[in-house]
Amino acid sequence: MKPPPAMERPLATVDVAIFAIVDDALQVLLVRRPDRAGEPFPGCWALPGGYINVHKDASLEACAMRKLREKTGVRSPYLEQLGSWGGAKRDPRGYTITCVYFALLNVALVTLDRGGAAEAPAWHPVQGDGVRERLAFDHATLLAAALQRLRNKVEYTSLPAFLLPEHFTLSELQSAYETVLDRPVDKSAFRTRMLAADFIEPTGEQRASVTRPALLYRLKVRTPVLFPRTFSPRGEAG
Amino acid sequence: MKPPPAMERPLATVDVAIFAIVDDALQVLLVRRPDRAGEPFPGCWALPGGYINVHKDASLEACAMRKLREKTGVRSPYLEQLGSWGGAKRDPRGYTITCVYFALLNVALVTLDRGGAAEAPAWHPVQGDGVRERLAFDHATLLAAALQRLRNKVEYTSLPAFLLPEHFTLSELQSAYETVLDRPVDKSAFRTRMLAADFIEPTGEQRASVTRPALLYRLKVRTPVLFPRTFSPRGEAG
DNA sequence: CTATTAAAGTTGCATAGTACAACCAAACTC
DNA sequence: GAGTTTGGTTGTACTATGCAACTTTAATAG
Repeated sequence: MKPPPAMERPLATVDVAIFAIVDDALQVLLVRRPDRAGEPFPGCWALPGGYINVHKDASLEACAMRKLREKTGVRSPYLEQLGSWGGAKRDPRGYTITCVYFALLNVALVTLDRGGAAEAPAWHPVQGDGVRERLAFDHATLLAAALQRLRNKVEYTSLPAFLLPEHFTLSELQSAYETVLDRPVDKSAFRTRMLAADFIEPTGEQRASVTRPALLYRLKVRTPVLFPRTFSPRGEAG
Repeated sequence: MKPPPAMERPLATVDVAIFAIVDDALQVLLVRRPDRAGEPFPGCWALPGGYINVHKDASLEACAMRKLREKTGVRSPYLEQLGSWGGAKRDPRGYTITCVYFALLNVALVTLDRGGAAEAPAWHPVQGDGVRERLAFDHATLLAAALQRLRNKVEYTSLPAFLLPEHFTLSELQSAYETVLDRPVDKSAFRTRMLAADFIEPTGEQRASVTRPALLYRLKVRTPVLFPRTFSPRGEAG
């Protein structure tokens, strides 16, 4: 089978759903579509992304990392491929394929790209399956898929640890779980599980506080850990 | 940002890792690369796949379904997107992106495409993370990823049910789990879990046998079910 | 017609990891 | 030093499991 002629090749892009906890809420980084004539969805909010550059991007992940770095300055986030979407009607400019990644990072490491003020990225609080604003293209679908994957994985992995600074307390870690899951988690079972999983270690330091100081921990491994069970309150599925 | 010129667009393909249980073993369907001059990896085994046709393929999943149907004749397999791989060095013909799906189906439904005898698809037993034969392109990597995802999900989902015929016994279902996981599973806990999950129902019939006949079941839902725990023998992680 | 066999299906018990709730401990404020 | 707030622990009940032994049901052999 011969490769299709150049004009019949789909356009290929990469989009990234970048999540962080900002002001105690799960937020996603969005950029504004350019307002120029000829651009689809002018002025609309969208996930950061763009065309794959066959010269610069050695791989899809490298492309996603590049776009993330351009918008946030962060170099070592948690980055996972979410999936790909393709079709003739996603973009008025023609048949496109987008490969979507989702990233988790600590907001303190971010320096938002203030290059083009009009298109500048901004954090948007997650509300249910998306954000308040209407998104360009099918990005609402992509974001919903990212949120579903995130929440699902948080039930049985250590992913929320990647939303925290390098050193954190167990209470802060629990709070990150609760923020993403949008429900309380039992303190005792939580601590038992986290310590038994052996993916964090005490730094020896304590976090100063107006009340009792808490032990600080750091990640022992940079890859997420899988737990053999989900958290599931008595009333729920299972 | 303008779309890159046509010549700078990556080639986009879809590949499918099709699994079935054949002769009590997990097997994957492979095709031979054409033996013509100018074709990369001539005569080599590869995952079924090919270029996305921007006129015929309304979506990536439709494209994967089309390729699966062409090779097996099966119309309603379990089909899940695995992920995408891209880069300049995957294919000597240039920068390519492939979107990989994996499928589970009952081998009895398959009529292998015997069109071009030389390129005819054939089942290959899975050995460890791949197959005995050397595969074209980076398909060994893709297959290994598919196997890892499959085995991982089998620990906590009802996926193996999609490898069975429409009616099956609990022992056959357990056997499917054991074939994919390549380890025995406890009968008592297995049955408790399957029945508690409420995704199968008795047909009322029995499977004739030389020993005690077994009750037959069928799927109540076509979508896979998630269990809140993994199966994990006493010695293992967790 | 009974004994044998083999797979189907059940029962019993110990254990691990919660869910839930109550409790103790450490620092600060006043 | 009493009160407050958050960190951290302890105790009990419960549930799904891992493991093993057991009973049931049919076909078959003698």
